[in-house]
Amino acid sequence: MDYKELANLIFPNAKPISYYEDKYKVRDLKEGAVVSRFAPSPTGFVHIGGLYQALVARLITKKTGGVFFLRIEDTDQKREIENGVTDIVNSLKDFDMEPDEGMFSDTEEKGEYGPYKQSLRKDIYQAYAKYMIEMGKAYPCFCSPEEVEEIRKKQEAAKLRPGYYGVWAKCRNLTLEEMAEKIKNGENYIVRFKSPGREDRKIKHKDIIKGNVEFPENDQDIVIIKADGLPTYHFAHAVDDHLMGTTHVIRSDEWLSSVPLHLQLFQELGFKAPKYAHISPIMKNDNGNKRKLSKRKDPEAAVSYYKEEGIPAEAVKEYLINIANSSFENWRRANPEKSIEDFDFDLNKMSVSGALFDMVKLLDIGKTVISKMSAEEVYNESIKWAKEHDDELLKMLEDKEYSLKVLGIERGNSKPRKDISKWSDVKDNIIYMYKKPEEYDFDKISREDAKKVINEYLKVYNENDDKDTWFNKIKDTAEKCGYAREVKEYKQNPEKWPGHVGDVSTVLRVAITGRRNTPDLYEIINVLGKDEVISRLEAI
RNA sequence: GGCCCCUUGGUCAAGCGGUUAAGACGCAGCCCUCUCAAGGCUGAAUCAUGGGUUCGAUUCCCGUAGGGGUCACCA
Repeated sequence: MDYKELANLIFPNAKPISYYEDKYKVRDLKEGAVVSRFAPSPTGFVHIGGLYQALVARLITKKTGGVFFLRIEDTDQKREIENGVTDIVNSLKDFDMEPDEGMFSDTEEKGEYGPYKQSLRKDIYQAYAKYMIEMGKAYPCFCSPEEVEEIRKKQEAAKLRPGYYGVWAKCRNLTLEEMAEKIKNGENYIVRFKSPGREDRKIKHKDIIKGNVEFPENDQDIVIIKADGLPTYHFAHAVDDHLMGTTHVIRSDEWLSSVPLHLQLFQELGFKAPKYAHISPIMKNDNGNKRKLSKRKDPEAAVSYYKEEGIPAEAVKEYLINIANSSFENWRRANPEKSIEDFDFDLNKMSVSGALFDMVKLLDIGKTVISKMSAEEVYNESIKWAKEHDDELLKMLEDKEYSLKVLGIERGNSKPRKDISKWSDVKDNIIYMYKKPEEYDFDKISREDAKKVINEYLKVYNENDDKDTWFNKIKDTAEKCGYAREVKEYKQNPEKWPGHVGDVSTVLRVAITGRRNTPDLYEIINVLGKDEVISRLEAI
């Protein structure tokens, strides 16, 4: 019995790895092109941190003329949910971040390096596992989960490092004959990596984000093929990223401590290791403690939350890029119209520690993003959001021509309004343009005085007035009713008048909109139109 | 607990041995103004801590504290 025979006994039908090495050609890309990926489990749920990683990976591949692909890591079948992949694909689509290759629904994919769903790559992993066994770098392990658990308990009791390594790795020292016999007897087994590492030796690794880190070598004989025949994450990572030509592995920093293992795996498989960039997670302040945004506790952890709230995808992306490279902010101010893909993104400049999520700042970015949109864009986005979340708003927007005018108030000029940070703000922002006021609060002016002002104004109102004429008439009205014509005059002698033009405009504003604070009254009046303005004024 | 990483205003952060320690969000005030949102200006607010090294440490080294990650047939 030799390694080769043992390998054949375990994986009789696996192809030689040369088959796959030939099948998946080295990518023909220009020097410096980055190939990276987003590799989630098919839970359907996309965490904001996942989107962050995907965004970073995509930016760097776009910048270098590389490839960004989507691989589904479904080797743990417990995690899988129906339509999980499609949900993930749609989430990426919502953010305009479709991958260049990989899965694009639960069953469809594109690209030359597939399958992009790990469960469909079982044969490939087994071929490489067989290769490892042939080389004596992997072996079958017959320990049951219970036995492994017992070993761990013993180690714990003895205050030793837990795990399957060294003298604790019982099956590592079985003879080939013993292994073959157990297999022939039908004993259950898994396949373990035979680690050549020693815990008392250090390895150095230079992470693109974390910088130089030093770890003890890995000496754990980790499982590479599970009882269900599928690989563990570690093994799949090595095989897939080798075959798919990944140059940069961009992933959450919870993987940093697995780097010694992964490097060893690449080494023993004879693969060139990729570069690693371990991203710090996005955190939240929870009673003074920092913790990762949690799927269970924090609604804002799910990317679907932003869509529901109507926060523009563009704003979420800008916010995230800002966390990644804070120089983005200055660049954006200098280049307000450019696409974020033109930003010279730099992986090296990413922060080593995790940032606290700041919703206030996100909303501020949302305001700026929306202020730059045309009325037409705001209209389309509002309708899209309203269709799913707000029937009343949808109804308001039915009259497109009128709504475009409403949304165009103080928009499209060099100093556009900045008062909408998310689509769910729109309704409250414009509702008075669709509904007559139900109650009035004229502040310090009595209802009687208000009526007097309105009557005087009604006498001079002309829908064709230009803005100056219009405002002069307001001033005239103020004077007639005994108010100061100019605010400045009033401020010099406040005892001389009961109020000033501003107060008069407030009366009109409240009478017309029901609100004391609105955008430019002149524009509002013009958009409402003569009949509606008169009708609203007369209603008092 | 072992191993690893991190620590600049309330938050995101520039900085990389000599700086009045940028900028943004938020906050306060003022200006502009028919109100509001903006915009402009001004302001309050930061180098966790103790030792070194150095003519000089936010910056380099060591310790301490605090925070985070990881120790699965899960990813």
